[in-house]
Amino acid sequence: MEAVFRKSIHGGVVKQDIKIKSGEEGFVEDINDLKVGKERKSVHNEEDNSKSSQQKDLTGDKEDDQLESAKADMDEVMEENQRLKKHLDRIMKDYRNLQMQFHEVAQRDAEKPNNVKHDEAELVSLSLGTTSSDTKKELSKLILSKKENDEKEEDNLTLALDCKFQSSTKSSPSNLSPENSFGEVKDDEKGTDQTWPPHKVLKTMRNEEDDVVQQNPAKRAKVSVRVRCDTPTMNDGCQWRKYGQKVAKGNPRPRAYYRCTVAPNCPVRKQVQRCSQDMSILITTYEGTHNHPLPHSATSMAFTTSAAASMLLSGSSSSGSGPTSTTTSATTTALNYYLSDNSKPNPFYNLPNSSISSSSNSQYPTITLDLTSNSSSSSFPIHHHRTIASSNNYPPRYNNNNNNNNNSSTNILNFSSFESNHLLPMSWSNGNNQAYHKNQDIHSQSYLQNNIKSAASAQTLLPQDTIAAATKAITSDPKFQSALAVALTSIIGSRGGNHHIDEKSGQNLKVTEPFPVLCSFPSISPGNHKDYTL
DNA sequence: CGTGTTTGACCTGCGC
DNA sequence: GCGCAGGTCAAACACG
Repeated sequence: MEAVFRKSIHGGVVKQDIKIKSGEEGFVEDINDLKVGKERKSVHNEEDNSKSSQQKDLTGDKEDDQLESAKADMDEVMEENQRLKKHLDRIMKDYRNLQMQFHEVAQRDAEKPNNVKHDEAELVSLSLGTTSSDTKKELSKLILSKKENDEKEEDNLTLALDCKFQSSTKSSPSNLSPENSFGEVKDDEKGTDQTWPPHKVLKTMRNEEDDVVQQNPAKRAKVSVRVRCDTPTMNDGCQWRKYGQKVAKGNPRPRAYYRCTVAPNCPVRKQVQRCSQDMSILITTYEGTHNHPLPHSATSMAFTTSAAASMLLSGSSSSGSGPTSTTTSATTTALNYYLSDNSKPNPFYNLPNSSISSSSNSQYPTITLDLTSNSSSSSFPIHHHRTIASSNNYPPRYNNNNNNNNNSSTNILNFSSFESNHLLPMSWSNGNNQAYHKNQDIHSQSYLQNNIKSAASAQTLLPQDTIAAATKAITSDPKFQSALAVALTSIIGSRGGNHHIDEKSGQNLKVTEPFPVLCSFPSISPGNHKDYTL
């Protein structure tokens, strides 16, 4: 914002496009803008006064009135601005608190890297809302403090795909987290001093998950990521073991099944499949919640998917889908990160959530992160509209659930932030460029820094009402705040091993600026993937 | 030898 | 009950 203002001043062009509408929530870019407006107005008045003293007498009262009304308007706007600033300040505080707490927990866990398996209390899970350890208590406190500020149920900052579900279905606090579930298995193992065959453990896990699903099947989210990728898989930072491959109907390319192997009992699985319509598109579907500390390179993906899933879950839980058909109703949400092309990142959130479909196949709500779309339009308006139509505004090119959206209700939130020409420093691919992989964090860091820096200047591309709409969306929707906070976590969390909030970036992220919505991508590390044939 | 992949068999849920 | 499709298992195999 400030950058825009200064640029305007020094460039000799003072453009005052601020439209003040009563009752409209929006940012006044800078109070100085208003001052400039005042000055300009007074200069204008002087010119007028020099022309005619009679007119001066006649119009003097009018101008005084106008000035008075303008002042009143400006006061109102300034008050509103201050209020919004405070609101954003609070959001940023909450976010930073969470970030600090998370890093404390991560550091604590890093000090005891070999004890992960011994005590669940030492586990650092991405699941919030767990209470069986000090760590979890801290996180719960954070959640509670956040709840005090916002709506209690909807603001539960979810870092796990099914965190809400867990907290809502498990009655005992000690059973809130997946690690607790697996802790029961461990206890059994301890009690009987018996080593279970892997398949028995897996079956136990599956049974528990099945129980969970049976209790609340609609609350288990899948996050599907579509990305253009020439290589067989994309590296998301986690370690995966392939446990199966199947040719799905309607797609000649086989679907591969992977299980997370970072922790022995991690329930997270993913499916990888080529899009049948476009073989260059790789579709990765994640399911479950990691019950172990994630490698730094994997946190971005985890946070991103968690954000998407939490958005999905909050949307599906709060918005009544209304009467559905007799078949199983499912919620499919698409979250697009539009990239104009590979070299020019143009990240956008496109959130048509709550797209209700009547697919009987889709047992779980699915959110799709579409990273493949070439944004055809150069300027994406920020708008929040709701369409209830027979056709989707966002027709997924591929749908895991084979949805036939006959009756769909779609909420679309396009949240465009900026356009920049920085090279896209990320790749989902798992290619053989080891050097590139090693430098991935550095690239990501510079990319994010550049994007944050360029966010201010990019504001010139956005109409004021667009900014106002985005601001309104941020400040008025606690769910969006929550999801945004998680997304921001993924952004900053991916910044090249810097586990603390960068003061510099903190300055760049002034509360007077709209949030630069960045697309966060996992750092590519030399993972354990091999090339698979899909 | 340990780890990960391959692949046919098996299990399960769902629709008819 | 049957067939189909998706998902998983586990023995065999490959690789470093």
